[in-house]
Parts: sequence; structure tokens; C-alpha cells
Amino acid sequence: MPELPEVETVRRGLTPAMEGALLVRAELRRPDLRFPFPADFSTLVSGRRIISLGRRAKYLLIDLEGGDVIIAHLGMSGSFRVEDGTAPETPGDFHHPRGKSEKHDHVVFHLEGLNGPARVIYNDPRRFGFMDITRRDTLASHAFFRDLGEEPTGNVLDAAYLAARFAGKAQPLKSALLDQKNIAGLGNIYVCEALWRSGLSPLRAAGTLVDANGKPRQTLALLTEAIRAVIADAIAAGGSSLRDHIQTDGTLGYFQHSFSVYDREGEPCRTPGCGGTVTRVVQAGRSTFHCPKCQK
DNA sequence: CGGCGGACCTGGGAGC
DNA sequence: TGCTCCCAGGTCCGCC
Repeated sequence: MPELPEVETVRRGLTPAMEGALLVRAELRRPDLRFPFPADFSTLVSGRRIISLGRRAKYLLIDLEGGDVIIAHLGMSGSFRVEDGTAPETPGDFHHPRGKSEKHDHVVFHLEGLNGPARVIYNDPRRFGFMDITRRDTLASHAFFRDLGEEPTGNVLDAAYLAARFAGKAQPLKSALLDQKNIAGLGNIYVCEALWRSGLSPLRAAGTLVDANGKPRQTLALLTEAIRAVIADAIAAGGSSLRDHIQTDGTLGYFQHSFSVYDREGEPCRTPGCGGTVTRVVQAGRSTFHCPKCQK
């Protein structure tokens, strides 16, 4: 499921329930997700207070008192929901518009919150998600994080940075943007949307956006702005809800209504005056949606 | 090192 | 109704 905007939406949704709460117990209903849970996971987190919730790329970070941090990745189909801890547990499908099964409720964080007991439940049908725990002071050197590129939020990501990453590369732009070592947090949807917004073909070599002196061409500046804008727009919309992503209170994000190319194969291009048709191609085994007429 | 296909999983939808 | 096949917001690993 989730790219950066969806994970950020999850972080914001969980914050009121989790920040400042006591994590009484982490209940693991199976020994693994994509990877096995660390052997001491439940022991380490139980009885600890939650300081804050953060995010890096597509990872949710749960900072605990004492310097440990829980790392959670939602994979393709992971979601969290919050429940009142004084009420009986409701099945997983109660909250989900597409009927997620209770059998995929894999982790339950039992909390003593500022407003009483609560449960935060992790549901993940495909189990591509995973959790780990590490020390906050060594987080940046953790295998999941050490090679990550810049965040596409804020003002850090700029054309000069991408020029240094793309210089000399024959790799298609689509693949270069999906590579988390270049930009951390983009996925299939937002790469397609950002390329359409900037009028660039996903098939074009990344190196063609850099001049002979290693400086960004104007097109790369446009792309950088498009990336930042589409991510900001998507966060403001609560992310995109296609198959699995829902907010923690069960409501849907609505950025999917703003897609210009993603999942719009055969529909007319929305660029004014273009007249082209949105086309689907496969790159590195994944669908790319673009307008061959106005994306050069 | 770069790029690609396959693997990891389950479920929904289309087509027959 | 039921079967088969294809597809899915991600990432890792092994192979050229």
C-alpha cells in the first residue's frame, strides 16, 4: 500500500492515541511478518512510555522512553486502527471497507492512554510489512536507513541534489525515482503523477536531466518541484485509498480522486490541449502510467 | 555496480 | 457458482 503520504497520514492518525501513552504490552499473534520479530521485541517494548511518533521515508517510528525506537513498515497492505480499550475487540473487517479479516490482525499494542485504555491493532493481509526495534542513537546507521536518500518534503530536496544522483545514468527516470537511495518515500503512484506534472517521460534516461557540467537542467528543476508538490498535495488529502489504505479511524484518503495518470489507462490526458491518451507500460515489472504525447 | 526477474503473501476482479 | 489467471501504494536477493 503505502507510500510516504499514506504513512504520514497513519502517523498523524496514531499520534493522539499513542503519544504519551504507556505501552502496557505488545501482543504478537504470529512470530513473523515479512521477517521474524526480534526475539526480545515484546519484552523490550512492554511497560515503556511512548514519547513520540515519527516517520522516515515509508517507515513509521515509535520512540520509547529509554532510547529504543520501534520501526514499522506497512509493506503493501498494512494498516493500523485504534480501538477503545474498555470495549471488546472488534474484528478487523469492521473497520475496513473491503472486509479485511480479523485473521490478519497480527499485532496488538495494548495502551494505557491519557484518556484511558486503548488498543492499536496492526492488520496486514499480505504480510509484506515488518517491525523491528533499535536504539534511537544508532537509527541512522541501521540497515533500513543508512542508504536512504532525501525526503521529498520540506525544502531539502532540490535540483542540485538530484543532478548529483542522476548524472551519467542511463537508468529510466521511473526507476531512478523509485530508488529509495535517491529519494526516500516515493512509490509507484507518486512517481507516475510527478512525471506527468513535469511533462517528462518515465522512459527517458535520468542522466538527460543533467548538463555536461553536472548542473541540473531546467526540466530537473520542474521535476523536483512537481515531486514536492504532489507529495504535499497527497498528504493534505490524507493519502490515496485504493485497495488497502485507510486512515486509522477507518476513513478514506481522497487523493485517488486527483490522479492524473495512475490507474487511468485509456482515459484522455488531462493536460490542457494535449489530446493524448493515458498509456500503461511495464518497467522493471511494474505498471507505469503516462501520456506518451505530452511527456517527453 | 546496474538492471532485471523472481520471490515473498493474500485477496479481489475479470473472464470463461 | 467456481475455476483460472492477472493484478496490486514494497523491498530484498540472486543472477547476469
